[in-house]
Amino acid sequence: MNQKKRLVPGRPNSRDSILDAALRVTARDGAGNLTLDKVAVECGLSKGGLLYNYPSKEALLQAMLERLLNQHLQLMEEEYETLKGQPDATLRAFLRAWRHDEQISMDASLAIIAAAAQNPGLLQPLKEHFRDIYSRICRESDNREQALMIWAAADGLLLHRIMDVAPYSHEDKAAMFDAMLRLAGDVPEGETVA
Amino acid sequence: MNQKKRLVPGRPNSRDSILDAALRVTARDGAGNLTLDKVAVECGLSKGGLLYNYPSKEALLQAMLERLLNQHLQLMEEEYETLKGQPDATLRAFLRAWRHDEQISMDASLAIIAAAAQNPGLLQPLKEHFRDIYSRICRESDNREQALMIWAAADGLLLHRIMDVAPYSHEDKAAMFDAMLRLAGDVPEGETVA
DNA sequence: CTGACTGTACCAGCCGGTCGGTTGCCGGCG
DNA sequence: CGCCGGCAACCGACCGGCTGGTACAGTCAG
Repeated sequence: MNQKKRLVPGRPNSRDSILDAALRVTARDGAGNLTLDKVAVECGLSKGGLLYNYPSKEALLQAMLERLLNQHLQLMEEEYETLKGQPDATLRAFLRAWRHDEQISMDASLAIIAAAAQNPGLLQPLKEHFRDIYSRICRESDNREQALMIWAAADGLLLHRIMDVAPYSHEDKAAMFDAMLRLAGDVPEGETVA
Repeated sequence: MNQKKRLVPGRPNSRDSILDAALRVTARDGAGNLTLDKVAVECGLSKGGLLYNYPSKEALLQAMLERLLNQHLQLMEEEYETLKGQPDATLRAFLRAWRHDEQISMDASLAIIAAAAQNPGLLQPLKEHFRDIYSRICRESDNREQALMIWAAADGLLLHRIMDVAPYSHEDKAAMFDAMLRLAGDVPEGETVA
């Protein structure tokens, strides 16, 4: 009846598009209204098909979280490579990663909220991720409180965005990121501090 | 059969205890698992009694949000009175208010998450609150980006706490708040900057 | 033929909300 | 004083729709 995907021999392709669909539903209807039926419809799949790929809602949420965490982690590590050895390398990598992939950061937050709403226990991996970043930031900085504050500020901007309560413009937000990077000792190429 | 309240002539008392119960359920089970039945049990009321006080789940969520918003606003304005006219008065009042009522900040975040999960539209009043604070902070500061960053950092700490992913100790958190206050030009009585 | 995958009918439990009581307090009235 | 009617607060059985999950009969590439 409706068009199908059938692009692949193996199984690798549906799973990602399911996660994308889940993200879209979450963004549209709110984390508390994420249902398997909606996800199935959203990605043009039957519910059975969905549950074949992810045997339960919890598995789906876990996969959402895991994928986004990995994406962000990879982005961050790429930045980190160029900064290794410099002061506040992790913090600066973290900021840069978020600054230039707004989409991932948005998706990640949605996934996090959806997971937390369903079952707070799902946030365990996230917790470990945070602990890891935290200890790296502390270790690399000789101004611990300030570094941690900058880190928190990035998450605050994220919170505003998830809740859709941010009262500032994109330019303001970019300016804040710049201020944060500068405070962290980062001069984002070709810029001079006045 | 079971004990009753019957403390009051009018009607004013149940409503608050219902909101408290709703907050406890949210904290225990996650925002997505907040149900009217659970709230009713939690506050020792029947479902009918609950719905007598708040005619729908949405009304309840709205009331949660409203009460917490008002509490925080009042705390903030009290601090603001002592700072009026000084630079960054709003920002500093905001930080002080949150720093010394952790309970309200925690409850507020839970209420916000619960409301957002159910129906993102409920966040409208919150949005206006944010817009208000934002414009005040901008107006009062001669270092706009920094002031906004500090503000965002406070919300970031809050996010960590809601999600229960904060990897730092209470002392670290207090130290961060102090660093933020200091950056905002606030010297919290009897302290000297080194 | 096979096995990875899909579509659909169905189910049991839960959830928000309704509704017809019941309880206990109060003021009035003879 | 005792009885009555009214009323706010509350109770809990019930309902219909939705949700997560299952069963199973296909479908199609290799």
